[in-house]
Amino acid sequence: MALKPPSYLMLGMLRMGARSGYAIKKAADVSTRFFWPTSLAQVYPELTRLQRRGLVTRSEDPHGARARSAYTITEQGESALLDWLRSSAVAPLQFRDEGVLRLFFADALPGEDQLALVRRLRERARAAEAHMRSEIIPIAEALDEAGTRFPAVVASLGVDTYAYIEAWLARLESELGAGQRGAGETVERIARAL
Amino acid sequence: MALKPPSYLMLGMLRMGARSGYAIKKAADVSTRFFWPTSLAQVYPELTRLQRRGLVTRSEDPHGARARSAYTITEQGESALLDWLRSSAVAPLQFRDEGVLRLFFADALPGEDQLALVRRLRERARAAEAHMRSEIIPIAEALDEAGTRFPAVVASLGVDTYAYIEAWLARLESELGAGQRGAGETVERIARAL
DNA sequence: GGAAGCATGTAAAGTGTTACATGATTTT
DNA sequence: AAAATCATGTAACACTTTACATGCTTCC
Repeated sequence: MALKPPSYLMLGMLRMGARSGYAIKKAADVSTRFFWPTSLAQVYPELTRLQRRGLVTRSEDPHGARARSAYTITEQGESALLDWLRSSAVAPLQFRDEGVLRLFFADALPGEDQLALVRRLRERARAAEAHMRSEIIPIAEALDEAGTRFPAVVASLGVDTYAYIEAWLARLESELGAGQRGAGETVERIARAL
Repeated sequence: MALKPPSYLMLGMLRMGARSGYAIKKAADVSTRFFWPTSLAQVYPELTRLQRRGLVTRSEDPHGARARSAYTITEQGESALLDWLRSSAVAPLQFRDEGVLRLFFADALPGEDQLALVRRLRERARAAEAHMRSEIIPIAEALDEAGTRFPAVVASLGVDTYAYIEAWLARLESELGAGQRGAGETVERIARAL
């Protein structure tokens, strides 16, 4: 069976210097979390599978009386990772977001509740941007200075995109707040203004 | 047990005029697909669950010899939908995308392959934008003229966001293509230019 | 000494996708 | 007459999350 994105996440993190399952999870929480969240309950069984396939090796690495497994990516693992990075098939761009789904059905609400919903979504985008800026960007920049540049590229893309969405929603909010105009007009006005 | 987003998708689509499970799936494919994809194998059992809870009613609506079930949203269903739309808890903004995950690990690749990857991601953003513009926007605009405005709002947000991402990647591409500069410099240059 | 964090895992439940299966109607 | 599309569903599998369970080490 083919490897899936979570498998490559493990391989990539090991390649970047993570050694334990726990460390992989920690690293994911401050880096890939916004575009590929992971839970510990996924990490451990996946590492075992990768070991069985010979893509990683495992060794005992106890810390005092506390047991710990250290994992290393093998040559096979590294070439699997590279093949994936180079492969031409990219899954189509799509995401799943409850907030946008609500916005889609917002016609069912009276005007004031529509406005409240847009405000909430905007606040959420702002919070996501702020979190990335303070928690993720500094770590990515430190990596960048050490010669690993793409985590910073991805973090910047994320922050900039969230900022863009927040600005878009801010404009929608002021259009909605300004009173009841034709909706087509609203959308065109936002598009022109950006 | 609480209703989940897919349940509200069904309720919302019924409220907007869809009558059969098949029609809900069709409608989702040309509207919510980019931020909440659905499969038929989800639709039918979910409609049955909603019926058991009294949020929708089902009636036989055969077309010739072909069996067909017609569903209608009940008052209870409608108020469940409105409660959800009005509730203050919004799931945190996050998505899951294999393409961005690859970009994150792109340091493992030689320069030319990095460039090829960025090109692929950019092409994918362009394709998603073009698809939305030609297939989804016209339908949303027709709805808009009939007085249902938010599908058009969401479609515009999607198209504009994809366009923004494509422009961002185009700039990254030209920075990478221009030769090997410091990565921090690259990211800052893009941020300034946008 | 207690709290916080390190570290590893299992079990259960829920969610979602793909493939399978069937057959009618409409369009070319 | 064939192909496309309408229409409904089931079964198997894959994937994820949440909760449970355990116990060590480090810091205050």
